[in-house]
Amino acid sequence: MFSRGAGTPQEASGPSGKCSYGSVPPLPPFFPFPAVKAEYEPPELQAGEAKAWGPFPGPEPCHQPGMAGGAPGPQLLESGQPPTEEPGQETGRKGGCPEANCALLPAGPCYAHPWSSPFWPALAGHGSAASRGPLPGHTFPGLGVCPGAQHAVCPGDPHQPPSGLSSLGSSGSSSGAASEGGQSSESGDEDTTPTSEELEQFAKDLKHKRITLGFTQADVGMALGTLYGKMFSQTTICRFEALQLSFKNMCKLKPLLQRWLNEAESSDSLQELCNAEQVLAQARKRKRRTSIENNVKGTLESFFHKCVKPSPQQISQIAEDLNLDKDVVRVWFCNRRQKGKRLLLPFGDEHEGAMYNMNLALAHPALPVAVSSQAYAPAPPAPIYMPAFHKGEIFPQALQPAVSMGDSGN
DNA sequence: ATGCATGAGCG
DNA sequence: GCTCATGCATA
Repeated sequence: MFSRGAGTPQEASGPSGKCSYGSVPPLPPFFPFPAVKAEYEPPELQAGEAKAWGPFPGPEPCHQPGMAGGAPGPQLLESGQPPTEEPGQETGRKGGCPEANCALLPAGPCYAHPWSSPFWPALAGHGSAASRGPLPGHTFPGLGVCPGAQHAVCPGDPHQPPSGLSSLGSSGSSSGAASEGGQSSESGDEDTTPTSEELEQFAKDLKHKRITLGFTQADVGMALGTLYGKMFSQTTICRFEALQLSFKNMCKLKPLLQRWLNEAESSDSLQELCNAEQVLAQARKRKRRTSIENNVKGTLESFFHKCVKPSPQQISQIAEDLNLDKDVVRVWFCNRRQKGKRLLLPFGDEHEGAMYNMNLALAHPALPVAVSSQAYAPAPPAPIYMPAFHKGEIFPQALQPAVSMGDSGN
């Protein structure tokens, strides 16, 4: 269904695009390059990282005209005022910024407001409450019967044929699920693609009701497994509620969650959810999670601001300079891109790429877009722009003659 | 709640 | 090798 597989136009740096990182001024402390860091402290929103990204802080990288040379003037706006970000997201999104102009458009309007949280006051509210088990007396839709909780037996075992999934989409159920907010045509769920408002409302409802019913996000994820054969993690449910998934993904999950919600609300029978918490004990072949230091992150961010998609060579260079594994750097960029995208383009597949690029382009560092209540306290990413360097030199190591290539590389 | 990682699908 | 969906691990 959503196999969009084909790369979306998204990536800012076009095909051509090798990005050229600017040469960086001396960076005393750490590495030779990213001077940026100096200013762009990684405070990076440490805490609320993601949140902060509502508006893509970084300047659009590569394809931005002028970038290489010198950078766009990001610095600009320290002052600027936040582009009016309206929940009216769609506005900007859809009509607003034709990709074509993206780089040129004034920053304001197009700040699509992704799925970032700012809009969801309600959500913010109950944030963490949900961490306990379901209230007694409630059936845990989907889990109630799970024996011993062990995956082995759970109907929801992921290994099972996720038969239901696709079909679920259309399961007519739904009903009150997304209705609290009122307008949400909850039912929109099934066959039709829900609107952003509907998703928004639904997510809000889901969270609220889930908490009310006493279920945790993990519970819900598991329940989906038992109910539909496809289990989801707490992470996914969390992201759903926070609208941090792609629009497509949201649409895909909504029917399932809606159904779960319906059942959760209606069932009176009580059943303790099977604490399938353990279901997760799986093979630990997973690579150990790398913890990147803040300053290093800041450096990476600065690079990212210059180029969202560095070439392998550049990645290697960065890795070397930062003393990181190449793969770590690669993955970091992938994740960073994904993150940016996630937050920046909410709707419309068709516009995805465009929006992303557009947003990136618009999102100049300085954009004061403080949208979210949750974040962006830290000063905007600093505007340091370094001249790009030649391909050959990838990074201005110690700042060689850092001839920034005029070639805007982009 | 979110950072880093994995893996499928794709070009 | 990338995007995307997803999840483990952790802050």
